[in-house]
Amino acid sequence: MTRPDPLPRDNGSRAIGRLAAIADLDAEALALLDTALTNPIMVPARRELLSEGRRIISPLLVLDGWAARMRLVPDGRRQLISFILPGEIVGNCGFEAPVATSTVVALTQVTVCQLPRSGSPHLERACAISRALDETYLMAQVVRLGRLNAAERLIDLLLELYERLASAGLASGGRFDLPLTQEVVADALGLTSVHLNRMVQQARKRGDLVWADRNMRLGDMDHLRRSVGHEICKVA
Amino acid sequence: MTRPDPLPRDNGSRAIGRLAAIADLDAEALALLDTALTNPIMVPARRELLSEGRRIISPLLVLDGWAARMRLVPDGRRQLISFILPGEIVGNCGFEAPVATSTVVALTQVTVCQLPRSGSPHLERACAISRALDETYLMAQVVRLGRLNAAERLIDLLLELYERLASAGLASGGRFDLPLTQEVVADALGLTSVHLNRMVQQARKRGDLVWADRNMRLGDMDHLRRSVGHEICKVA
DNA sequence: CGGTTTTTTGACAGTGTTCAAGTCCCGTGG
DNA sequence: CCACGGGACTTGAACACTGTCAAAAAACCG
Repeated sequence: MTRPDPLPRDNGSRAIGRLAAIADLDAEALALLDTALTNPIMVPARRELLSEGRRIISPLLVLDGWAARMRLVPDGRRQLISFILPGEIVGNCGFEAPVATSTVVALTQVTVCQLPRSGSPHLERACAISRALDETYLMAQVVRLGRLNAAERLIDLLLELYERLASAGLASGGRFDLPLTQEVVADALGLTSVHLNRMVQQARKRGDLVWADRNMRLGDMDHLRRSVGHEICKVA
Repeated sequence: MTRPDPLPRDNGSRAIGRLAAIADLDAEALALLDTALTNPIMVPARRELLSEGRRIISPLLVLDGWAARMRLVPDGRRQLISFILPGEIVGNCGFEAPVATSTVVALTQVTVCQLPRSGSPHLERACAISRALDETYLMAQVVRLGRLNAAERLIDLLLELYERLASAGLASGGRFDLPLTQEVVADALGLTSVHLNRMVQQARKRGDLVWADRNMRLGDMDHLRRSVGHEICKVA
């Protein structure tokens, strides 16, 4: 018996739902997005969506799957800088002719579409808010790495991912699909996979999470939030 | 005998020079900035320029002095998220009615002015590029905290500060004014001040830096860059 | 089933923190 | 002019957290 399809494949409605959740979208914006959805692009896992130093052709809206910005350090280790989830935007720079300042890689198979080049003020505002959210996620990542210990980093990240996925309708009741290996999570948290594994086991013993089969279930989230001082982001 | 004035107080020409260095400014943009400069605002050290959760009235251009975004964690420790230097912009959100998502505090006495609300395409582009640079600095901070050890974090940060100050004409020949205590630097690097102090001493013994009297002088910068894998940021 | 990737375990080394005390520097007030 | 006080820097010893290395167990994939 195979595992049931882990990701809801719904051709972008979740992604648009997320944009609509962070900013009003009028009929014009929705029509632009619907058109864009007719040209989905499938990217296999491990392929780069954006390469550092390359020009950005067009911002991309992630319809399905997980991607991440990352940077390699000379000694071969890598740091995941931020995750990019369905409904979020890759290459959202706010000005013309930009060069990518980091590499974005598909962590799972990813479906994207080109983001309509403006025209709609509502859509532009959604992009601006999405960009501001990206920035708050980056700041949260800095605080995580700078001032939380390994156990706290894990919980804090999981809470953030839950909230971000929930805004796209991809998480509820403390549960969400987490299609990542422990090694990838470790690379995001600035830890070794060995140590991350110990933190995961510790969290399991405490009843803070159940993680099996790409499926994450968080325990008492209010309690978890308080225990790591996690705050929910809002920009507008 | 008192210490000579450590900061060039020049009423904003350095700040405008930095904006002009990252994007062309036409006569219109320069005129707008000149007008803005006539209303400088002095902010004493330790005062907040922006408070988390408060509305942002207008983006501010830093003319002189150092500020930083920071966040406090419940146990009382703090993390400096990013530094804000002359010529850089506070509250540069790219959309209307935003709420600050972090606290910005003056690390020294700071002089700011309100940034003219658009009108000039050149100025808008400069703001967009400045925003993109802010993002690359945040990403660099994530990599620093996630994948560099204490000694490397220190050198990598100093190299970044040097390059940022140099683009405003405030650093050259490996030297710049660093009006920060070791404790503040430690808070930026996710270290304790005790450990940062040990790293500073180690760097001194190696001849990597001379730091006295708010004055920083870096040793062989090409060598330092290679030793920590530091890359110089460019976005356009 | 066989090879590969991912997770798990153990012993040990190393990096960074904590706590506590001491020093240096500088501005203030007697 | 010097004593005082506070902040910043420095030092040491003990300790905690995280990394390293190596290997085994488990899960996954074709």
